[in-house]
Amino acid sequence: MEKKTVFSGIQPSGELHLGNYYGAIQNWVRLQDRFDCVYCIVDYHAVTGRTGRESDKFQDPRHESLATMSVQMAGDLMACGIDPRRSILFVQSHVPEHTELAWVFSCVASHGDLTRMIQFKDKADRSDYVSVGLFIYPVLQAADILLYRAAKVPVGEDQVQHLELARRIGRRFNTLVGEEYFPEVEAELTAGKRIMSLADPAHKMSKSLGDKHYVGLMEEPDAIWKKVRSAVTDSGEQVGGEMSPGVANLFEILRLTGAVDDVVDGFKAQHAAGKIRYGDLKTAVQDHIMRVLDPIRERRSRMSDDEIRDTLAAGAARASEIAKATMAGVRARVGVGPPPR
RNA sequence: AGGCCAGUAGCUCCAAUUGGUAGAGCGCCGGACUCCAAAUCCGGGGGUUGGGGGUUCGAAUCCCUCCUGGCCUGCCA
Repeated sequence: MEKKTVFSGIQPSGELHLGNYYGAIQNWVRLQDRFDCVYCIVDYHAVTGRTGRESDKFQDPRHESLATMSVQMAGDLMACGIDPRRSILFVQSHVPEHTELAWVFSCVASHGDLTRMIQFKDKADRSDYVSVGLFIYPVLQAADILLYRAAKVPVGEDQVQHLELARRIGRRFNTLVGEEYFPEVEAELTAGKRIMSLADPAHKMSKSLGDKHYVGLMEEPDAIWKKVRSAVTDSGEQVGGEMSPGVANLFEILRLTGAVDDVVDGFKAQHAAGKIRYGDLKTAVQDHIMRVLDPIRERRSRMSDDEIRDTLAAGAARASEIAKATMAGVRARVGVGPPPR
């Protein structure tokens, strides 16, 4: 029996961090065993964050180009265990059918639905310039997914609304053409606790919060140690009380990075007894983070940009095959394209 | 399409005595204190005043123009 297709995308937004790794990427790696996976570096999505301000000009030298960042991202993903021989790894803009299908979908999607997207409302409120692209973002996302007739899309909580829209768009397209052209997409909610910011454990780890809030996968050990050492804890005075969010986060990182039960239990017992030394806990956390990151950094350092570019070209070729077929079917059903003889 | 108002540090600003050295709070960076942090204290960096042009010895301030946002009116007759 044929394996189902999984699609997922990530913006080439620079360096991956621990939150990305345990929130998404590690899951991507595992899914490769059970599904045909299509992993896409969505550079056109990243363009929505690059308009408006003077500092966001496309050619501004203060920004790396998205092309450069896409290559970096691909390298990082492979270092994390995305295997381009098993999965299709490519860059969105290398397969133009994404934007082509997005146009068709923008004629299928409901304006009202789009105005209800909380992520749009959120970002629009915080921007001084709101492009149509930002508004249409979920439509392009729907195109990304359905272009490969994906059955499953691993998403975080914040993306379920967009995925629901993709389902609606697919269904409506099917209704319009009178056949089940696009399969029903299923969200695969990525479970598990999220890693929180080190400096502000009330928020999920994110680069946008600031430098000291996240641990980059490719960062130097001493840079990481500086961040781990300065992570928020508590005054440690309530014996046996609730664990503070910052401390709980450190325990979570310890667990995720594969600390053996003895180590975790030992610290837990000390914490319960009110005798824990957070300095020691942090040393252990650092130690385990580096155990995970060292081999990743090592693999990454052995890759050349040329090698990555070749891999992405091959990935784009494989993706194109599927995308072209889907798009040909769409054109035929919409009634555009070269006339049939 | 026209009219009116607005844009000052990463963020928030009725700071800038009305043409004379660009400020505050928060955040950020460094230090002290902490087992590590937080809080607190001490210190520090940071802005082509939305962009461009002009007037002037001198412009955040006056003029022109463009950009972005908001409000009002019109257009489609």
